[in-house]
Amino acid sequence: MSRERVTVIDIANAAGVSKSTVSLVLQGSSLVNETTRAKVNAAIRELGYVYNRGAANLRQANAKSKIVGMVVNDLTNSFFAELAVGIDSVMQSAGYVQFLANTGENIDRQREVIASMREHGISGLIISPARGTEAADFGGLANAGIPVVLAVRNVPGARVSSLTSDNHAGAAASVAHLAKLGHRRIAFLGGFPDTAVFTERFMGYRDALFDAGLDFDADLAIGAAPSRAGGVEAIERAMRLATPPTAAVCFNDAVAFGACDGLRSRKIEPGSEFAVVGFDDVIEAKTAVPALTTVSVDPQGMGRRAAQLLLKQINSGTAEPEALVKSVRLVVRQSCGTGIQGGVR
Amino acid sequence: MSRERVTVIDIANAAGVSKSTVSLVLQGSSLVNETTRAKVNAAIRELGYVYNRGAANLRQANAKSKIVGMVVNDLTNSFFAELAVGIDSVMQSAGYVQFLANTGENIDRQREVIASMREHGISGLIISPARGTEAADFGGLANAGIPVVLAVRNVPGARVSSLTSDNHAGAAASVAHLAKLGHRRIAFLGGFPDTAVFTERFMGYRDALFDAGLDFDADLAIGAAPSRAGGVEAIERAMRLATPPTAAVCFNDAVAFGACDGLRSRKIEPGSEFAVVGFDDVIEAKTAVPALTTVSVDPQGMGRRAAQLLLKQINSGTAEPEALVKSVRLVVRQSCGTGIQGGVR
DNA sequence: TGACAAATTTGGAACGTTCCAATTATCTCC
DNA sequence: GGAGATAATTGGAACGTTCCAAATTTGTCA
Repeated sequence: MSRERVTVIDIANAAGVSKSTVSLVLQGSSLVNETTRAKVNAAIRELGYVYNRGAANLRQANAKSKIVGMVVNDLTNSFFAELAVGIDSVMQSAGYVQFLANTGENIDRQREVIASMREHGISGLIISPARGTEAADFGGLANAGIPVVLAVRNVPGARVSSLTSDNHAGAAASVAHLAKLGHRRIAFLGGFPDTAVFTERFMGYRDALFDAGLDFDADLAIGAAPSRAGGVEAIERAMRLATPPTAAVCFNDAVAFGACDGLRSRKIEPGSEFAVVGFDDVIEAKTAVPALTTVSVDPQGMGRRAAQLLLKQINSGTAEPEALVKSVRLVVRQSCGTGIQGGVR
Repeated sequence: MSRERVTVIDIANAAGVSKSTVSLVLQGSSLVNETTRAKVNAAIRELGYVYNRGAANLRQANAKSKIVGMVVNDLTNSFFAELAVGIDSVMQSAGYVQFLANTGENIDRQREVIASMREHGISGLIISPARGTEAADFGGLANAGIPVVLAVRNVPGARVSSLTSDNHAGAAASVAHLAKLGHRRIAFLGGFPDTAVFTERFMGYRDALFDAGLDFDADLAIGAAPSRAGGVEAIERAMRLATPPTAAVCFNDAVAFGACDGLRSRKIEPGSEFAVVGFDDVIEAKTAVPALTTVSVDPQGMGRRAAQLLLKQINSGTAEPEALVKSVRLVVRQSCGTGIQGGVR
């Protein structure tokens, strides 16, 4: 079974040339004669040779490996799965292969996998950092000149590139839309206050309330896990208030779906009787009933863009950090209804 | 920025020992004196040394790399994302790092990524193969003695291990449960007939109809994309039949959710007025409204098991293929109602 | 045909590690 | 204090590739 490894020397012997010539063929050099090239390629097929990138990479110590790392905080969240797919598609086309690690918000795991990936010779890293990640966690990479792109979540003080979405503008657009529909009591549901993403969306919500001439009521800002279950919990709390809201801007789509579930179990129909807006535009948002009004972030597109940014940095060699903010778009569907006048039956 | 690489020789010089000693320290050998070890470790920290696994692996050509490959056909499907997370957790704990590639059912991409991973020296591969994968696609790996585990989908004739779930039993259990609730017209919705998974589930459906003394009606078997949109489409077609079904077994949860959406837009309440059963038990099944009755496959558990199987094969060296079938469990929730008598209002 | 240029091919060193056999330092015990 | 054993350390070869400078072959032209 596990036969001896076929090396470039075996090919050389079989084809009756030197290993240098074989190497030249492997690199597609134009220096080698067509007939020799054919002979060598035949031998390669014949013997089932497999190129050893590890060895190649060892020799050309200056050159970069065709490996990048990808670290995400929660792959079970389909937002990040889509992000990964976007990255994957660009990296595959560029001839890269990628390590993937899921940290599950565990900082120690994150440190370990980054270290492990470094030992394996990644030439770049895209990471959606776990909560509590510090700038120092990228110190080693930055120091070695390995470019890092922070995706989705930023880390204050880190001297690396980042690609985030315009959370402030997205939340503000949601509030503005709801206000225009006539809502005066708009809740903000879900999310943990210790992340930059939360802060940005929440600030967008507050600022837009102000711009619309509405008061901010702290009771209407209800933190909860950024999950479907968290959404159920948050809407429950909101509807038990003395004067409950008539609309909610949710931290993300999962929370929004949870809010819809919670409303239904209270016999309130989301969309017609209560307006719900999400954030992220996950794939199910379009087909859900009611279809979810949400802020479209296009995670696949974001992944592609993060990958392109990383490739640019890898190729340029200069690791000049760059901070990109991806613009965002409110997609109006059924879940926010058509206005408070028509909505209340 | 990108300073010179620190090697084991630099450490040796800094610590005043030979590179061999440093190597010994790196491997945690008990042959080295405690004080020397401390000196070396200090130098390692001091200089920011990073172990080069590529070089190490090149030397010990017999030994295996700590890298495995993971190839999935559709990472945007949360079933596979969960599978990946399960694999990841076991592999991380075992000190492995994994390549991930998403094929999107594209066979050529799949071939490319497998080849690329091989060049990078994986010591094992877990793959949920794209539609149309042939046994020959694993020939190279098998030949080189690199173990392969097929997850979720099997490939006929492939001399590699596999881990599938008991699709036949799962579908049969769903039908049996619905029959016991009094349903006589049970549809089978969604899925493409050219996969083994489809065949198994469909056969389970047919066989269980027979066991329950019900007729098989070809009109009630409606193929469609295994997605939420496919579910909407399938249920539409089903409800336009002269005598529509009162219950549906769906190819997977995505189809089931789509079916619920489709029912709602026809003002039929899934759960109370129409029974829907899914397959997979994705994470949202529990929190959806109505909570989805489905066949639990526990994709994370499946991923963990696939990873363990692969590790076993890597360590044993003998690549004796093994075919595991993971048992499966019907989780009864609200979406299948409580019986046809109470259900029809 | 001889001389020179261009095209092609080649051996050996190097990359950063591990392994082996061999060397050197340290103990132990009488 | 010295022999023998044990503990600790070490130089060099090897892994599979690429790169360099040099060697060889082929082609061109007077």
